[in-house]
Amino acid sequence: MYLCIVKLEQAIQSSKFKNEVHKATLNILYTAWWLKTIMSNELKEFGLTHEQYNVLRILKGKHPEQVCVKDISCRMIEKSSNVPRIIDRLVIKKLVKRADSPFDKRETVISLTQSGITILEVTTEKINELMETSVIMKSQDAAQINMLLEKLRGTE
Amino acid sequence: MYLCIVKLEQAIQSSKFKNEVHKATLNILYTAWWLKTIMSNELKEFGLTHEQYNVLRILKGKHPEQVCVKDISCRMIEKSSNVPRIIDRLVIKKLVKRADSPFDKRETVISLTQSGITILEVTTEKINELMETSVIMKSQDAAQINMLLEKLRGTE
DNA sequence: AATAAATAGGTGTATATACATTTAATAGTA
DNA sequence: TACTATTAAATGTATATACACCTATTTATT
Repeated sequence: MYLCIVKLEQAIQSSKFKNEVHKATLNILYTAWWLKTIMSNELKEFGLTHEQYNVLRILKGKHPEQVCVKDISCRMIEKSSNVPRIIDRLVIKKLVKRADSPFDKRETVISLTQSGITILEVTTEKINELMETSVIMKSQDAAQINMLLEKLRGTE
Repeated sequence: MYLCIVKLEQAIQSSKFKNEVHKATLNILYTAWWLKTIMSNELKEFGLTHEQYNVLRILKGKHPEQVCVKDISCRMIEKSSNVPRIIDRLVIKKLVKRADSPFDKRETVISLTQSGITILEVTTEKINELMETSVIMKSQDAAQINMLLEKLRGTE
């Protein structure tokens, strides 16, 4: 696959954009795919998918607290992720464990196992290194991107 | 679903970012999901998925030429899309047709049907309207985003 | 020409997305 | 209290992603 391609025009073999805004939407979609792909390549050797990693990260943020499925869902980057099934796979790999909530019997609460913590430390280290080397972005540029993306999603 | 949420911190219920660059990567991933979601909502009433729409757009760009599966694949925003199966669904809906290539018997060439052209005109109109109203971006900001995203993917 | 290597497209499988439905439990209301 | 509405999680289905593998055909090499 062609992950070294820089220009959008080359990446999607097209230069017919309606305008700069149209090009920007395609560029955002392509860059997100590019980011997910390079991250997934790194996670692959640990048998983790990008989404499983996202769930583990969310659990880490609350550790050693248990987190219910709903709270994990609303912290996911992709809101329509089907969290119960992602957890199924993490349970099989013994990276997280399910338990009944003592407060609300409808809830299932999830927490990291020791293996989950360990794999997360190693993979996070790897992902951070990857970001250092593959994502060329000065802090100021990143802040600019953050501002522009939040502006474009705004509806006020 | 909470598509009106603007700030990333609210969207993913977290404000623990390693740095601005880390936040920017999450912001790009979230914005891509947000864009795909609002576009898919619009396409749904025509029974099209975002990826099917992408294939139709690529065919439109070459129409009335026929395009082989490989050429469609390398023009897709998400490179790992399984194009033969997306085409399967478009064929069932009679929006595209398959034919054997006269030059290379390994190739299948795809082209839009009249219904394909019609549905594409209507949906593109809808998507353009949506972009006008939902994506708040001045041409200059868009150009800035394009520059920054291409810079961050760069490896030279 | 015969064989090997490369290529195009299709197929199989595991995982994920998007969305609807189901079940159990809780909260709210007459 | 009884009934209704809401909520949490799980489950079912169609589509898509990611990746491996297969088959037919073409290209390259000997």
